[in-house]
Amino acid sequence: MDKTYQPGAIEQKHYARWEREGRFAPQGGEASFSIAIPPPNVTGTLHMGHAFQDTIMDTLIRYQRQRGINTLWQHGTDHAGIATQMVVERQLNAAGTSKRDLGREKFVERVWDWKAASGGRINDQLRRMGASVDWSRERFTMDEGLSEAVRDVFIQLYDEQLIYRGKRLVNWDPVLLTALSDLEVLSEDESGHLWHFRYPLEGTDEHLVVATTRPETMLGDTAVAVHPDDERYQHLVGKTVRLPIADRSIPVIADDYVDPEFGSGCVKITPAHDFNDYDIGKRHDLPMINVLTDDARIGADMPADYRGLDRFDARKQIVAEFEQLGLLEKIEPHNLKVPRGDRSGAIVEPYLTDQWYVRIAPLAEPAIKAVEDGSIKFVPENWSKTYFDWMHNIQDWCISRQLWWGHRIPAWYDDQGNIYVGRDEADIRERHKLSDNLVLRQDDDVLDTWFSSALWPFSTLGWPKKTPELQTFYPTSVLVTGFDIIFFWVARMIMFGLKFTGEVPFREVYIHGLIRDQDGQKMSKSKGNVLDPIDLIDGIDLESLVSKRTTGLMQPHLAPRIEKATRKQFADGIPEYGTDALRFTFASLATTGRDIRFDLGRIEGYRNFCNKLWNASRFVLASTEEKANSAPVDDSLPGRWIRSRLAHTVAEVERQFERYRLDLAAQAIYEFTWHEFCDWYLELSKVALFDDDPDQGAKQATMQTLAATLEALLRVIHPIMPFISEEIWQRVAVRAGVDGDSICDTRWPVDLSKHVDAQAEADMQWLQRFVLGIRQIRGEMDIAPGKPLPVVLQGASANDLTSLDTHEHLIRKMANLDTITVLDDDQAPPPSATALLGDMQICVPMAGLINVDKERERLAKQLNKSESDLARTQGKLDNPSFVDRAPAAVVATERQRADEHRTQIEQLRAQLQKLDTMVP
RNA sequence: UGUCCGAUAGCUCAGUUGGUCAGAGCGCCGCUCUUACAAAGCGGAGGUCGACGGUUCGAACCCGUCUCGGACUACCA
Repeated sequence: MDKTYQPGAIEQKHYARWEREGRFAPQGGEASFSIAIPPPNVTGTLHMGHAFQDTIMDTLIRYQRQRGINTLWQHGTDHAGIATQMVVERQLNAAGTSKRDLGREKFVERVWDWKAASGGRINDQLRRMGASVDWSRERFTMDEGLSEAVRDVFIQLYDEQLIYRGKRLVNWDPVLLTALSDLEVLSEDESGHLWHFRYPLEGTDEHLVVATTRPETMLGDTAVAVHPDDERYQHLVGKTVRLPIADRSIPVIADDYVDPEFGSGCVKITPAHDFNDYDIGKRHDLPMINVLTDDARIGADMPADYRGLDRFDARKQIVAEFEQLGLLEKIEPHNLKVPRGDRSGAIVEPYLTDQWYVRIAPLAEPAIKAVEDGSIKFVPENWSKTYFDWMHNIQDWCISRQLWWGHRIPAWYDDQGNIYVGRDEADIRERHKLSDNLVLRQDDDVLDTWFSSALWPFSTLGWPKKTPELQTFYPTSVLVTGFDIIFFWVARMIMFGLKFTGEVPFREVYIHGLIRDQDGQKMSKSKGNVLDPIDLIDGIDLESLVSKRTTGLMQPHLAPRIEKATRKQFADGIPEYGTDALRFTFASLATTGRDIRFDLGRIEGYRNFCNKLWNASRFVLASTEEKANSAPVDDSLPGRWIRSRLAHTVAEVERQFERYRLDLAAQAIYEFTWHEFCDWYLELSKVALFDDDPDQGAKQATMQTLAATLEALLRVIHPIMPFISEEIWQRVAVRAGVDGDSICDTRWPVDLSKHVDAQAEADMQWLQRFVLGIRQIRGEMDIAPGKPLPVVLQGASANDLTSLDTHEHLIRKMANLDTITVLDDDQAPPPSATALLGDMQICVPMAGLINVDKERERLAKQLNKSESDLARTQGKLDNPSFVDRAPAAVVATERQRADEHRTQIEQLRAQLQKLDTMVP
């Protein structure tokens, strides 16, 4: 083995072999465990969020697989309608052509080509992460099988009148020229203006003042509304105003939607361009006048001066015209929420169109109940509130998109506009007994990507066919995802899962936090703070990192600032940390439901942890024999102790995995590996291994314990760090007498409880305290670790003496001692620095080693601590109501604690006194 | 607008039936190249657990109020 850990040298070969050998396919017992991957965009690349999420899922999957559970991690990718279409469109535009030039069929072909060309990238990156997905079952949302599931679902919902087509106001993206669902619209605070317009009252010289943030929509006003109780305007209700420019008469109506306090208390009503106005229009049976074209220009039936103008140019011109007409009252600055398409960034326009909708309330009801009754549990639980909030106020879901890439809506129209829904044209003709010469035209629209995503947990398993996979792995065990798609995806899977399978799609929803940068900022290309997981694995030089972060920016002017920040933070680029270190970092940071600041210090620390494990393994390999020896059971204290600690650790890791506390599992592993196995056991083992006059039996037994402990530890580490554990396991397994081809399916260590050994732990604690006492003196007196120290013991009990007798060789080695002298009670120790172990004093004679003042200071500090500890404890005991009302066990513990402190104080005082008698 | 989350060591964070719970890692300060590991070893310093009340024998933990962050959601034209 190399002297230092080199992740690049070991990782990929193991993955290739695992995949070749089909180790990720389901296998194992009756019980099953399954996770459906949140399908990444087929043409996307792996970002930190994916890497984090994949680490969590892979850890859970590998753990269950090792436990002998029949395990499936269902992989696949999403066609990601808008996102993918946009990428290909951009390519076409760059090549001087366009989607319209190509036509629908050719364009869709181009997208498939792009998918074929780039769709493998995310998969390769998943492999780099060590993700043990079952590649043989990979699916794509536009596969034939999944598409069939989509059609079936659409048809059934339509037949049950849970899908309908209707003309309503939708969120319209005038750049992408498609409808969007509410969820795809992001509203941001932006500063704008409030324009106050005068609308002349017909038949008088008076006018009403209306305030608007969108002057251009006034062309579509069909009423002015006031509050019914607003005394200022009551007399005007029922009158009409003359709408300037448009030159139409519109009524003044009363509606209690109007807030009399805001603006002038009069609201212009534009039902075709505002959601609230739309509702008011419905209530008052107002006409709906569409002002805009689909690309947000003023429409053909608008006043001639405005036709074809962009909406913002029209706005300027309308304001100018009002001013000219003397009808502009005033302009105020005003902050408002501006709705933008989440993909295009364009300001979304409420727009009247024909779209397809899912009638959602009947589906939501059972989905709410499933979470209420615990059929589905959120982890952490409080996310269920977010879920309920949305579900209780859920709106019908607009599912049609005016795109070409996606599942085409399985609806056809005849010349009369009748709608026929079915699998295909033939199916429809048959179902509706249509004559062959009736011309049918399929709906041009495709379905919202999330429609197919909603079926993911069962469509990937073969639904609507009743496949064995569906039988075995549905419902899936847990969904691992981010809070950002609870509405987009989680809720819809629950609704559709219940509707079409009669069962929940998953039993638990583990919601993880967002990966942010070291300052808590969201990672984004435009901020230039994105970290690529692959760069953390392989490392990257500064120049490449800078160029990666500054090319392809939407706002190129940000490049210099990004470059500067990057050069400052990564002066030496990013070193190679390896997948295992990255995964361990993610696991360590995976506290539930909290965003994560990704700190490079952490990954470096865990890379060092890998190195520690690596070197410990080198030691074990160098110290043991190539084949497991048939040693007697290792009944030495270190052997019994490390087995006991391992048993505790395994139990703890299991417990934490079960409750998704990967951070605590990782911590338990780290603590055991570094601070128990390496710091103590390996050092203790050297006594038996390197003794000049070795007890061969003990030596063999120690070798066996070394190999066996490391081997078991590797199995516990494997779910989080699959590569390094496999690499070492391949070498160490045979020394531990364990068979198998790969650690992947070597069983999790089960039931080590028989190794729990309280006596060994107590004895070991005595030994550790002894050694720590010496080390503390050595450390604080700045005595070189290499210098052996003489030690004198006083006040040793019979137990102490027995322990000393048994473990002297261990203590001598761990504390680097020279002589150990036991004094009788009547013998006085020489002037010394002292450590206390129960009633025993461990004295290091001063003779040239110890500085009296320093020792006095050191003891005084300890005394101080003990005194304040005693004061606190005694304070409790002096409180009658504590003694009365606290449980007896608690009181007893406090009493004992007080006694211990008193003894300690007594001894420290005596020790200090002795120092005082000395000449400094 | 409503909901939710967070505030613990210089930094990033654990602390889930309230009874050594005041912790870990990194960073920092000493001493060491001791035969697996300087990506290391050994020792050390460092916090009135955001503020104020309350419940309790006992509160980082439970309740209330407040301050400061953050997220989601709705919205006044």
